[in-house]
Amino acid sequence: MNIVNIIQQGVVQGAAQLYNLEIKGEDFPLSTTRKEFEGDYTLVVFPFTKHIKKSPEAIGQELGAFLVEQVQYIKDFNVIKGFLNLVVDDQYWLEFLQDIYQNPQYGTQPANGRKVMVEYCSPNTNKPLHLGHIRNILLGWSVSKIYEAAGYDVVRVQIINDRGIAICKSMLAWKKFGEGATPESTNTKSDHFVGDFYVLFEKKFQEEYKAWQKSEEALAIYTEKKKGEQIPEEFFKTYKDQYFNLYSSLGKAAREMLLAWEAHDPDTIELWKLMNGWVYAGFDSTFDKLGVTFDKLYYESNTYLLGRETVDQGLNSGVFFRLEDGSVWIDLEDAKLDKKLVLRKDGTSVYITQDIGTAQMRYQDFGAEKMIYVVADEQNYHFQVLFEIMKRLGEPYAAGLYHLSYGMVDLPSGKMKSREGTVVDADDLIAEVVQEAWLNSKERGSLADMTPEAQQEVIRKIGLAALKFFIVKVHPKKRMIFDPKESVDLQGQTGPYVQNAFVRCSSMLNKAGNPDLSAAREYTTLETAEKDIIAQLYQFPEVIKQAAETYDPSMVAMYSYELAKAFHRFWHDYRILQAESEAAKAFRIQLSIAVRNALRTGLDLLGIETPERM
RNA sequence: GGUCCCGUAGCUCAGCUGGAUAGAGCAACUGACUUCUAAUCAGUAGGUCUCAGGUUCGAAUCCUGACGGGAUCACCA
Repeated sequence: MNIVNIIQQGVVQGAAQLYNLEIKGEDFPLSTTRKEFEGDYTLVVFPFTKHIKKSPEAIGQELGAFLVEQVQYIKDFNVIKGFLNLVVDDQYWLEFLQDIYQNPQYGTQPANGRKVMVEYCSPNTNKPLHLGHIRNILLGWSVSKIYEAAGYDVVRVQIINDRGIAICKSMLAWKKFGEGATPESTNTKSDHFVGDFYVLFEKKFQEEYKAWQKSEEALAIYTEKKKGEQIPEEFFKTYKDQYFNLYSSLGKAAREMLLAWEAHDPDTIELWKLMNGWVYAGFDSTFDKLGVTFDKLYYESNTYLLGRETVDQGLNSGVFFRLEDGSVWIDLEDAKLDKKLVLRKDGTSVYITQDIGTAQMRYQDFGAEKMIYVVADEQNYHFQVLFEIMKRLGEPYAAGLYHLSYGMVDLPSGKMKSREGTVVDADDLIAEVVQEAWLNSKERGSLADMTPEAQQEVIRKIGLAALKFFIVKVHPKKRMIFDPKESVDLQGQTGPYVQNAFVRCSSMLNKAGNPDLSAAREYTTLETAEKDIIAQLYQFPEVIKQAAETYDPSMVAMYSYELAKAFHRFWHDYRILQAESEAAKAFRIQLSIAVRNALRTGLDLLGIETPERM
C-alpha cells in the first residue's frame, strides 16, 4: 500500500478519535516536504482550525503524536507554524525499492482494454516538413507513448492534405520548367525536390505579376480600386490573390489543373501520383530519422467527399437547417459559437464537413473511444465547432474527442515565414544537432575505441535527444521560442544530461557483473541523497498517469530531468562499487537498477533513445 | 469589436487543483577530475511573479478590471 494513502487514513482516524471530526482523505492537502525542513510529507493544519478551536500548532502536535503512535512507517514528526512535517521510516522506502527495482516496466499501468486514436503531423504534400511539424510530431508521438504507458491501446494516424491548388502549383512548375528532372537526376531528397518546384512556381508567378503591374490593365485597376493615397506598390501587395484568380496565366493554368484532377484526367492523376510519391518517400525518411510511425494514413483525396450523408441525416433530425439558396448550416450560438456552413449551395463539402466524415470513418475503422487531434492552436475554433457538431449529432464517441492544441514555434528573430525564407527545415535541423553532438564527442574522445558505425549510432541518439528534449520540455499550450543554438546544447537541462545519468548507471552496472544482492537487506539507514532518489522513483507512476490525463509530455520530461539530477548528485557524493560495506554496495546497485529502468522508460515516452555509452 | 490563449531572473522555461524564504537550465564569476563516464558536481550573483483592486489566516496560483503579446471570427484547407 502506498504511503500517501497510509498517511491519509491515519489522519482521518486521528481527526475522528481526537476531535470527533469526520473528514475524507482528499479533503486535506498532503504535500512533499520542502527541502529546508526535516520530513517527507507535510500536512497543512490551517484548514482544521475551522472545525477545531485550537491553535494550528496544538493541533499539529496532537495529530503528529497520534500518527507516530498509531501508524506504521511514520517514525517522527515536527510542527513549524501550521505545518505538520512527517518523517517516514527508512524501512518503508527500502521495502518499496525491493518491490520495484527489478521491474523494467515500473511506472507504467497494465492494459486497461481501452482504445485511443492519436492524429498527428498532417502535412501538405507540396513542401518538406519544417520545425512546426517537428513539434507536432514529437508531441503526437510522446502523447501516444504516454497513453500506451497508461494502459491504453493506441492507434496512430495521420491525415495528409494531398489535394488542392497548392499541389497543383508544384505540379505545374515541374511540368513547365522541370525538363523531366527527377530527385535521382538532381540528387535531391525527394520531398525537397517537390518543394523546390513549389518555390519556383511562386517565383515565376511573382515575375509575371511584376511585369503585369506595368500594363494598362493593371493601371486601370489601380486607379479604380486604390484606397486613398495608396501607392501602387502597397496596392499590388494586397491585390495578389485577386490577380491570381482573375488575370494570371499561371493561376489559370493551376486552376485548370485542379479541375482536371477533380475530373480524374488520367495524365493529371498520373503526374499527381508521381509527385506525391516523391513527397511521401521524403516524409518517410524524415519520420524514420525521428523514430516515429503511423498505423494508418488517411488522405484528403479520399476523404474530401465524406460527411455529406451525415449532414443529410442531421437535416432530417433537425441538427442542421437549409437556407433558400440550398446551403446547409448549423446554429451553435447557444454554445457561444457562431452559425457555421456545412454544405455549399451547390451541395459540396467544406473543410469541417470533411472532418465530420473522417471522424466517423475512423470510428468505423477502429472504434476508439478517445480521439486526440494534435493540431496547432490556430485551429482552436475549428475544433470547438467540430466537437460541438459531433455532440449534437449524438455520436457515441463525441465525449472522447480532444484537441491537443499546441502553440506555434517562433524563432528568436520572430515568426517563421516561408515567403521570407526563415523556415527551419526539419532535415536540416536534425543534421545540425547531430553534427553538434559529433563535434562535442570528438573533443571528448570517449568513444574513440568504438567502430565508426557504432560511434555514429551513439552520436545520432545524443543529437536527437538534445532536439527532442528541448522541444518537448515546454508545455504544449505555450508558444515557444526556438533558438537553434540552444537546441544543440548538450549540457544542463537537456536530453543528453538525462542520457548521461542512464549511461552512468549502465557503465557501472556492466562493471558490477551479476553480483549477489542479498546483503542489501542489511542496509537500514538511508543517506539523504539515496532517499531523494527513492522518493522520486515513488512519484513515477503518478507522473505518467497525470501526463496522460493532461496530455502533457512536458511533465515526463521535467520528471526525467529531476530524477537524473538526483542521481548525478548521488553519484558525485557516494561510491557504489567501492561502497563502505557490502550492504551499501548491494543496496546502491539495486537503486541504480531502478533508476536505470525509470530513465529508460521516461526517455522512451519522449521518443528519446538511450545509448549504453556516450 | 466578440471569443480564446499567453505575460515569472538578462535569455529559455518549471511552479498555477491557494500553503513555509518563488525554482531549474543557459549566459557571467569561484571552486572540484590518481577514484564506478567532469556531457558531472558544489558555490556566488541575478525577482515589484506585467499593473491595480478583491476573496482568504495565507495569492505567482482564485475572481474583476486595465496594459502588453498572439490566435481566431471564410461558401480556404
